[in-house]
Amino acid sequence: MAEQKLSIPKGYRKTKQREAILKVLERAEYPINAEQIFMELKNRGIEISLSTIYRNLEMLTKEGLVVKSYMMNEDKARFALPDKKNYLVCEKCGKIVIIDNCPFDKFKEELIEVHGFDITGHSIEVYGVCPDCQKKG
Amino acid sequence: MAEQKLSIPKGYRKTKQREAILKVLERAEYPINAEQIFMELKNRGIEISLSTIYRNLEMLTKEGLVVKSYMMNEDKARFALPDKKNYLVCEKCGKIVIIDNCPFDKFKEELIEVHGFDITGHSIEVYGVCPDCQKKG
DNA sequence: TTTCAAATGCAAACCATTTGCAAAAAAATC
DNA sequence: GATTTTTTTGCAAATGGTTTGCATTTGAAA
Repeated sequence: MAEQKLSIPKGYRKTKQREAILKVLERAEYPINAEQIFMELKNRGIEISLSTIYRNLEMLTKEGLVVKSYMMNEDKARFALPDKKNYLVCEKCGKIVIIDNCPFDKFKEELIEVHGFDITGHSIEVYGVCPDCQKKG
Repeated sequence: MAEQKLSIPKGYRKTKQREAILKVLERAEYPINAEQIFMELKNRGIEISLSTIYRNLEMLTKEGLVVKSYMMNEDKARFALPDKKNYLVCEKCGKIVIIDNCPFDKFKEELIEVHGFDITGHSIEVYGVCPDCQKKG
């Protein structure tokens, strides 16, 4: 998984908080929530407030740079770069693995044909048990 | 889409509220939220409280009879029978269309092979523009 | 019919997220 | 580079969907 490079969209100012949030999202290996971004930045000694994080996440989502999603049995929103929006979740340990080369396109055509929708995006979440947890039990 | 018949799981009592909730979920054509269930029952003259609805939805979800999901740009959870968990959403008018015969199985094998997960479930959300909205421009 | 655990309703509590507003920081203008 | 203008931030308070405590009601077993 190559680390995708993000930049602040046109029309928005460059602030250290904004840049720090983008960096965390770039480095994240899977969708993370606002609190996690907050803690990550705190650990790096970067001062920021939760409301700033929320406001920026909203902006980035609206601009299409970031995708918001919810996971089973979780009440908080997670955010990730678009290339990390399809993933597998282990029901036992919670491990998250991104689906690269999402095979969605293979049946996209079929969906268009059957329902007539002009498809602009999708999100796939798959649950199961990861190899490690299979061994353990 | 055949209307799937639900019954109260073993070990739980039969109450009029519980049965009413199940009936609403059976008849729903796509995932609905707690408030919608509440209004639907109120319209039918059935007395029930929101907390009872939430408690039952939690139970049904835990028992696997119902699937919880979140939609883009919405802050409320939706619930539906498992056969209605994969759907298309129109970005313009909000129309929701269930994906029958989900083509997921076609690439399930591929996912198992690549990631080694023992897959137990999945959820697919597709965004786009429905035929009606395409005509309108 | 009695008994007892489960289910309900209500109001209060929770908690992730949003919002109002004044202060701080960017970018634009002079 | 100083000044002006507009955006962004932080804080605290508000919001709103969801959860919870508790007294009461109800279902079903005895």
